[in-house]
Amino acid sequence: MIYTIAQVAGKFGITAHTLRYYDKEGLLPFVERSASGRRRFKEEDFGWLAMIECLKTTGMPLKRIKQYIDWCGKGDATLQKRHELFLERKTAIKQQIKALEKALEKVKYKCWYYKTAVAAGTEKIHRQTLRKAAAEHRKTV
Amino acid sequence: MIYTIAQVAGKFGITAHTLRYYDKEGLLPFVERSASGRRRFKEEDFGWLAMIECLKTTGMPLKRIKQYIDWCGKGDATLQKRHELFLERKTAIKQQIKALEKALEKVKYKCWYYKTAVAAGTEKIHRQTLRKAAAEHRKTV
DNA sequence: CTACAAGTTAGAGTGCGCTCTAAGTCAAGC
DNA sequence: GCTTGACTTAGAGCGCACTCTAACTTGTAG
Repeated sequence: MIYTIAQVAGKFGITAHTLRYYDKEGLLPFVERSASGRRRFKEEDFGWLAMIECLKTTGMPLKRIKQYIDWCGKGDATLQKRHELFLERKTAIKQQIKALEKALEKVKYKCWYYKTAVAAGTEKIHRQTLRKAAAEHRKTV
Repeated sequence: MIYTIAQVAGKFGITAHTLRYYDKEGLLPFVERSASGRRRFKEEDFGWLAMIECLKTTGMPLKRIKQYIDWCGKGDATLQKRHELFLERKTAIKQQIKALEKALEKVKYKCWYYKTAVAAGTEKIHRQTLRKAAAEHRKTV
């Protein structure tokens, strides 16, 4: 089965423009072309696209993703580098998750803070009255 | 205690340039000035800066962070909006964590994949030989 | 055969978040 | 009093990841 650029774009929730941009940047060397020059995406290409999507999620710049794809094309000589890349990414993702969890706690506190304020009709409720409750809440949340 | 822009920048791991940029964008209306126009950061400002840092971590654009800070300056009339903002952010963060956890699983698999390949000296090890082991591994990881 | 929808390219434009420069002012130590 | 280094501003520049345009070609339905 062969897919057009628009179909693939739809499948991955991006635009055809973006896919062409990725191709121009060297991220899609695996995509073949028809005689007239149109891109012919195959199912086996979806694995690559999913990997690009995955690495983008982790905040990796396109240049480094391209580098990884280039390494893949160079065979066993680059195995060590590719291994190191994923080890580094693993650490980075764990850090990102930790940072987000920390942010989530702060945001949860603010949710409670504003919920109570909205109920009271004023932010003043958090001046003296509920100092103890706030401290209490901070412990549990 | 009063802090210079350089001290605050150091404390938050950013540059003084960036702090001035945030000020120019309206993110630091709470920072007072000396008679000669120098910024005089106080300890109470650090809470605001920590909140900006927190929201930035969650990928919120500076314009929306500014909007929140503006709302804070408008008193109780904006309590509902601020509450909604943090509820929305809570959902967004949870989604981001989920996406990162999914990416982490893929990356972990690749770590294993390349570790084995490096040990074997070739990626071919993943062609036929270890198909079963790979399937097995995918279940546990 | 024609019309048109969808593909192609090169290259310009956009928005974001800095990042830096130039020219000038100010505060503290010698 | 003078030097030095840190501060101030306006504004230019940068890198990233798109995003769009113009001009053109191609494939398909009527």
